[in-house]
Amino acid sequence: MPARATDPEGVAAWAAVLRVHAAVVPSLERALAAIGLPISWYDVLLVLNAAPDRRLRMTELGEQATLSRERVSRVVTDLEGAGLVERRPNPDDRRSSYAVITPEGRRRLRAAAPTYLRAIERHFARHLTSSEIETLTAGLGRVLVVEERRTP
Amino acid sequence: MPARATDPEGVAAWAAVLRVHAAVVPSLERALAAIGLPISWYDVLLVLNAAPDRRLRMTELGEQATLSRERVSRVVTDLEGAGLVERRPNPDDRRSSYAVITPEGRRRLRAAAPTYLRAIERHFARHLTSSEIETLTAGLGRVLVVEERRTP
DNA sequence: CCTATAAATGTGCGTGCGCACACACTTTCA
DNA sequence: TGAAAGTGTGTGCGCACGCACATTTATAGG
Repeated sequence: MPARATDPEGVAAWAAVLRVHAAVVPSLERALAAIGLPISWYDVLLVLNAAPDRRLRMTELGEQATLSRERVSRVVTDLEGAGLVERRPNPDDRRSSYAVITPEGRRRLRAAAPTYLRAIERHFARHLTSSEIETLTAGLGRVLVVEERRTP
Repeated sequence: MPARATDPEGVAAWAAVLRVHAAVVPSLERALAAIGLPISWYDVLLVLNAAPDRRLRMTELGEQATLSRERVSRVVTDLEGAGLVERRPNPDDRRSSYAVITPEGRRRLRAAAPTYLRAIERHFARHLTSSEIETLTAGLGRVLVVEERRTP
């Protein structure tokens, strides 16, 4: 017998994820654009700020943010130009360099956070019960554990 | 008093959606690329095939597929070149034209469907219980009703 | 009936983003 | 020690995609 039938309900759930992503992301982008901060910048600053010593190597940054490794490299260059992040050489491995968030970067992040959080609340979380949010986080988290590191 | 505190759990749920999207979409793209069918093509063919008379105007196609109106226009042009879709004039409104799926388009769609469904099962639905899938579809569906038509 | 506004579509252009590849350095192994 | 293989990063190139605009046709208002 076949391994398992492809169930239409799983497809509907995936379609919902796709459509929610397509609908909500532009709303959040506009909310952050209003304060002059691209969403990729916010993402990088957020991860850096939460990292030990507020610094991370490029690869680690790519893993923790929702950005590819190549994209990280370019975004960090832009952030450097804006004075929100600095590149520092890594004394233990001269191939790599650290990205460090600057005080100015932290201020911009703190200034943007309320807007961003409020946008997520208004355009996404507001429509869900806390029970749904719990289920969703747990379920999708389980998907991530398996799928996040599959590059074949 | 403030309207409502921004809850961190909602943010975590949104982060999960972002990361699952970022992790799963490339997997599905590779699965479909193996049979020579871009995911945007599949999306358009699927929606067209399910539409009344198997045809739709460009705007409707953009609404039902996960594609912008402009992108639809270009994808349909490509699909026309491949013989999978035809443009037909709309006799009732000469501004618009219909996109109609061809028999060849239906064959390609039917040939691709099992691969696509199996990929969704393997990379996404497999990791969720049917109860989670139900909750997820219902909750995200509610988000869509409100957010899908917010262009400001 | 004629004009002003709205709607449906297509397209030039700029940007985001990933794939390959190149480069520098590190680690492994004989 | 001296290659050879592996790892971390940056970048040229091409495609996807949305914005803004142009074009054509429909509709509303006088």
